[in-house]
Amino acid sequence: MDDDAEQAEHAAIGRQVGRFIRLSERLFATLKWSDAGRGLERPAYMLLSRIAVDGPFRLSALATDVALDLSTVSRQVGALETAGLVRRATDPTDRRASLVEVTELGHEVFEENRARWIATWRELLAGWTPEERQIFAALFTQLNQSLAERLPSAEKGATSERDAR
Amino acid sequence: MDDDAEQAEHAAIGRQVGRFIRLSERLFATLKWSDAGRGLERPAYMLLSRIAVDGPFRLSALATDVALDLSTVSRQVGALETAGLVRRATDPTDRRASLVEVTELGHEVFEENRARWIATWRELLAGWTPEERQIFAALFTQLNQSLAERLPSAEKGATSERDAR
DNA sequence: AACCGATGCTTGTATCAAGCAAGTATCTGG
DNA sequence: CCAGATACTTGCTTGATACAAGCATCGGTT
Repeated sequence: MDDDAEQAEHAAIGRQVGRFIRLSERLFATLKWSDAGRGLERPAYMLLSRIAVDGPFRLSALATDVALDLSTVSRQVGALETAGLVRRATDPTDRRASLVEVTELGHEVFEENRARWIATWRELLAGWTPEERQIFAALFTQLNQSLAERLPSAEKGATSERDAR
Repeated sequence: MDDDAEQAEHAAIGRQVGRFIRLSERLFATLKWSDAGRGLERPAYMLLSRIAVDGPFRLSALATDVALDLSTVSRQVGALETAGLVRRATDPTDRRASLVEVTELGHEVFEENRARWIATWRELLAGWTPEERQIFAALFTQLNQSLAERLPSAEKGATSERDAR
């Protein structure tokens, strides 16, 4: 019997998720992350923020982290580099690899955009109670984790290929 | 003081959102909605489900509803029509407009994919308590509402243009 | 009834993200 | 030192989307 209610909940969540993805895309697009001409598009900003927050990254590590194809990351990082927001240094321990790190400018731009992003959320969640925000964040985090685990090839070193098509 | 905690919450939510979008895209891509060859891509499925659930739609109404450009909807619906999943009938009250409705086949395919989608969520939320699911769904719904309201041009008839760039 | 601006949709065009596949350089274990 | 693996790059294709221009139709005005 519970199954019915459960089904309904899953359906509801699934529905909201679909809607949410679309709306967020729109949101991202409208913000455009552009400010003083140093605009960033969504994927670029996401990569930049990963790099800015969690130190130098290898491209492959980045790709795994954000669940993007390495080629895509390569190009995006290339764009960031061209824009002067990140710098690539050859990994001393492995000359095939590069370590990507943010530049001074990159940090600046990141902070700018981060501030705008946070402000947007402040606006969106204006009516929420702190508890709601906390719970939501926690559940969301949990969900992302499940999601990441479920994604084929999301985890690299660990239990690598298994049901990977 | 609270501002700091609040800031952190918004930041956390913002971060999770970014990650979530990416992961969901991946998830959608891997599911591919394909089954017996009647595969649907994400946008197509989303439109189909809107049409299937909330009866016949005008293209423009659909576009507003899902926050997509009319041209995009036009093409997507065209694809759905070609696939035999929806049917377009000229609106008797206005011959410029079409009403899009699902066909028999469309309903079938929708149900199939819906089942798979729900199953996926059942999997993802396996460890959640019913309360968590409910709360999450509720908050998510609320968030989507704010999001929709905030989006420029999301609401048509109402308070149309205002701060629209 | 003819006209004109608004509305609903379609189609052309451009952009961009993303994946896959093939290629190059480097590394590592035998 | 070679062979296979690994890190990344580049070429190519696909798909989603927006914007702009165009066409048909509608509704109100004269």
